[in-house]
Amino acid sequence: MKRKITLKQIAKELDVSISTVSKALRNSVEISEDTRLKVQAFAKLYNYRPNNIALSLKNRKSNTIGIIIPEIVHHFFSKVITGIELVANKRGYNVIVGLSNESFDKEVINMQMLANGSIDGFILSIAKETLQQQDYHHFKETINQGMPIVMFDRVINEIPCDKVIVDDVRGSRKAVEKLINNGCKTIGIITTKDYVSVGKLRTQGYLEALEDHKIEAESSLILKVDDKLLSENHLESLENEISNLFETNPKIDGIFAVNELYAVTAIKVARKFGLEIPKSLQVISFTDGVLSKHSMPSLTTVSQHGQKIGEKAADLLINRLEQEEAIEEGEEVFETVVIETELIERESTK
Amino acid sequence: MKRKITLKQIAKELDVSISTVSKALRNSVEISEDTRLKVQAFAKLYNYRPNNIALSLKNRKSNTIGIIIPEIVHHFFSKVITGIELVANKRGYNVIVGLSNESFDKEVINMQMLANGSIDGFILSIAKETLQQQDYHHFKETINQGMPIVMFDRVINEIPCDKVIVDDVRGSRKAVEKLINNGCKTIGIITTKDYVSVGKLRTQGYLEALEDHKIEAESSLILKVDDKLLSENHLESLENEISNLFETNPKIDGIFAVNELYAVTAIKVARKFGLEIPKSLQVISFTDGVLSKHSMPSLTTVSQHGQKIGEKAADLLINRLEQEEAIEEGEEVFETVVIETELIERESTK
DNA sequence: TTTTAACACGAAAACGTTTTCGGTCTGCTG
DNA sequence: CAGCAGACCGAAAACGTTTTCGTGTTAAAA
Repeated sequence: MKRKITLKQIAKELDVSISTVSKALRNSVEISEDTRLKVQAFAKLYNYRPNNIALSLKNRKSNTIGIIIPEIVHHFFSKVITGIELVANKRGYNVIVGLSNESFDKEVINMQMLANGSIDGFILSIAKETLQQQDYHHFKETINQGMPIVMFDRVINEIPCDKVIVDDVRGSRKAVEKLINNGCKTIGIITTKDYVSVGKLRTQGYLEALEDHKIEAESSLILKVDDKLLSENHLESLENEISNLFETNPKIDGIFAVNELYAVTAIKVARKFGLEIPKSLQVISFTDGVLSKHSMPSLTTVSQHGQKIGEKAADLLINRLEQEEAIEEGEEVFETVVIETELIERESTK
Repeated sequence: MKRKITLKQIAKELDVSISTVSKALRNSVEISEDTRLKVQAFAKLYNYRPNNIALSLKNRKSNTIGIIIPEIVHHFFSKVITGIELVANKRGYNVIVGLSNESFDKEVINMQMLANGSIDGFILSIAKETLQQQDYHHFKETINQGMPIVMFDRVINEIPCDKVIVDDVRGSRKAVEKLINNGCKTIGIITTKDYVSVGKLRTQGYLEALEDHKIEAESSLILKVDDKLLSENHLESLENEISNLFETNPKIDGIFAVNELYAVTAIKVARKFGLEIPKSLQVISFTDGVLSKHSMPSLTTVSQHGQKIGEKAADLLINRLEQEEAIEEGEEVFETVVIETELIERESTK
């Protein structure tokens, strides 16, 4: 197994010094055209490329971004990664991915693994377990060590860092208003427990929309799904909970679900109750993924523009990284960017 | 912005040499218990962690795996990544992701960016454009430079490396046989152009199944979709092509699709033709993703076990990396692992 | 008392770069 | 002919580790 060629080897081969080779390759004026061309030709022949690791060590900069997300088998998160990767590559950065799997411990471990020189900064969305335990010391420590973080989607206000979020409240409100304007009188919501920040916000949007239209909110119409265990029977228990919702609210004619899965499951259950979509029940879901687009009927959704979120997060992070090089310790001020949601109308509403 | 603490700083602070600090932290017997404990306490206090980059440079090993895939917003690929990440982390490796976006150039660039010390080996699935152009020099070069590659799903035989594939032919054959046994007489296939290796193999499985049951294959029943442009109107043209299929084959009563999207689109189109699923038309698709599970009717699919593929690929790569350290240049022999598919029956078949 | 061995630690090289600082020529000016 | 500028190149430091080898001290053995 032959290793990649190094400056040293080229130098030896051509009987010049390492410095000369380095300079020749970077077109330094210090080097005569003769040797410059000679070196360059040789380097090209042997397909020389500078060793990234050595560069990282020298420059104390890896040009790599660390991403920590709860899971990757998820339309929204993979869209975000696509966005991050896009601008990262464009700006000369690589992307290294860690999955927390919604676990606090894995989140901490993953961050530790990466925060030792491997990366220059983090882009992350917080694990549910972390949100529940409200233990944020690992974020604070990383920031204290001078490593910038950009949080997206699931964020916490008390951490001083840039953030990219979605206007969850407004998005949800628009969705519920749409249902109201479409004639729905009894609108249910299928959401998560409150510790998931986005779930809470979307519930809030739902409540605000009702209030705006003088509709009394009823607790029986609010289903907060406990998805602590994403086990195999999760789907089944979800269906049961939704069945319950329909049984206790026979007059229900509109549903707002905070994610696609809840929405399609609701539709599935509704069918069992003999409800026709969208005639007798209209459904809107948050998150515009494959399911919304391709299930039948296709879902009216609030699109989050995951890719745009990723792009913006990457830009924020890289900007900070490169500004840090220039300015040395100006008082930092952090930005929270809100990416607008968009209501995409499809067949599940009138 | 304070940097992370280094051995040098600890050494200075404690008035010992760098070597002593290093040895103390690694519990060397050369160091007296006194200084050992002193150093360790200090290191713990300041939360010292060895710099990964420096270690990589010294050991000429980054303990990082590079993944190159065509896209990440794709159930199968993200499942594979999950699997890779799982065993990589367990075995002390990180994972760095590059997206080729099905483009040859981006594939090449991405590999060059990573192959300069950043990673120890590749796990990849080939871009469609690369398959089409049949230009594999970048794979050969990386291998020649001593960097192992493991290919999965979309592979090429002529490249000497480990491979993890799915028994596409058998899986497809089983699926089509299922349709035949369920009473289908006129079975169509919606597949890709032949340059996509897996598409070709799945088509082959379809043909073999028909032949086994003495059914004559008809070219009008074989739809090879050209998805060169994944543009916005792609879905529309897909629907048109499928409409065509139904029109020219009014007696069609079974469909085998090589991916989920083709399957659900086929169902959508079939509905327009007044066909009921699974009563008058049965559908089986390859790839068991969210769509299959949650669309209505849910799809009978050939599951590829993407996560298992990822796990296996990572194991193969890491095994090779760590064996390389031990043995120096034994004649290499490469392995091709076949992950069995599984037919998952749902509502789209009788 | 001298030799030896164990013990504790430090110097330095190495990984592959880039860059600063000198140094050695050559040819030219005064 | 002395001095000098410019052209061209090399030595060495630095990034943060680990590890080999050397060295000095002390206590035990001869």
